[in-house]
Amino acid sequence: MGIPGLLPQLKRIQKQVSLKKYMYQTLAIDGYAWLHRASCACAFELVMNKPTNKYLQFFIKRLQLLKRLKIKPYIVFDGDSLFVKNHTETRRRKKRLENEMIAKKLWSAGNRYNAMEYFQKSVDITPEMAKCIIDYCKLHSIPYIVAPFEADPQMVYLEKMGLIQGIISEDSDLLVFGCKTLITKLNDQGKALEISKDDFSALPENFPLGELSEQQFRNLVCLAGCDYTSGIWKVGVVTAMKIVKRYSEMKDILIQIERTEKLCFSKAFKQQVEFANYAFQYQRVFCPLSNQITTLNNIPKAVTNSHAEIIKIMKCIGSVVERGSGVRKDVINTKNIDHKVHEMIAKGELHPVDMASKLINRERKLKARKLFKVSLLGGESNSFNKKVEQPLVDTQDVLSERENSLDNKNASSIYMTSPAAISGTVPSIF
DNA sequence: GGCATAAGGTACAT
DNA sequence: TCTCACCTTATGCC
Repeated sequence: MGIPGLLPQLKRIQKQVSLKKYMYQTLAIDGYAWLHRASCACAFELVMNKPTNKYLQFFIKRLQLLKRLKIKPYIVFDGDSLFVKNHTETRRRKKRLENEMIAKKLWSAGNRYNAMEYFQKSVDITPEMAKCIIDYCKLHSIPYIVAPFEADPQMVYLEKMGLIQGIISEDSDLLVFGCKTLITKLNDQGKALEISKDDFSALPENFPLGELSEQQFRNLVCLAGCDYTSGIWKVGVVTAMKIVKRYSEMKDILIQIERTEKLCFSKAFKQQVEFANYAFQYQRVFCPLSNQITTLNNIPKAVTNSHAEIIKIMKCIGSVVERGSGVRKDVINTKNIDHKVHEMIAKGELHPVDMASKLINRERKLKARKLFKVSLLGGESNSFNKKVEQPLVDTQDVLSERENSLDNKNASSIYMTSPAAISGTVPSIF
């Protein structure tokens, strides 16, 4: 995940800060990163499909910290996975399943201590878990958004639009997407490390990131390896820096590498680099001001004139639902996108992967299933209908313990965003 | 000696 | 059916 070895190179410009610095400001939060950290504490329940409120409590604890510091959170969740990342996703899924099998074997053999380790490695963070957090956010008027695809470009878009003043995440990819202020290593005391893009120029000579253009930076991470490319064997960020400083064009870099015998790259690499460049620049995001799907950066006019290139771009930035047909495809013209469907995905009402079914809170789903089983096992003859039709109090009763300490009135006044107060143009493909 | 890569510990909560 | 691990240290290569 991210760019291996990049953050250590940026140590010189990492500033230790207290989040107090951001008082009265809004910070984006990578929702899946927090979910993932929280999942350690309830790995067994998550894998075995048992109800748990621990991951929600992790969020509540952290949100309370932000509230004490008078910082407005804006939680951003991942949506669907990108076509260009499919190979990494399938690999991860396979690994998770392997770990799950080991965990269950150890568990049934009575080796519960060791089983837990594998349960933690086999946890799958799902949109249904995100929905559990979303229900809490709704209850407390905390702004949130489900990105159409990755949370990273979505958060950078929010920053670009002036809706947030910094991004809390551990992912170094954000810098490649163009994040200005990255806040990492946040602890329970509100201390964190801040990395500002403006400080790149202060980096030492062996890693002069400030001297690179954005394109050169993208080339660097493609060579060293990122979420979209496998990288080149024996090339880390430092070697990649030397290469991009020497040849500014990727095609020259690849020609040189092919000439030397020391380095080599796979057939797929060239295409990975092309895809990565598109995904880093033009990935689809949702604009909460216009309530429409757009792209992180505008696709330049010169590019849109080339039909072949625009087709390729569409493949890399994520397919969307077409207006009228309701079919999911690579829609070129923004006007032909079903923005209403995507608005419902952004609000967590529709499932971000199938883009059709209703997204249901994990805990609510499990509760409904349990009630269903109880009725099947011979409760009262009409108990099923009676129980299922009742509104299920999901997060609310799960939360009851901590709830009292949160002041609802204040929450809603602090957390409301005012889109009218934000000016700026909304980029679109055409 | 600098760099890339592999391996092992820790995370989370109570 | 449906989405993320990270950091430090050790080792080995050029």
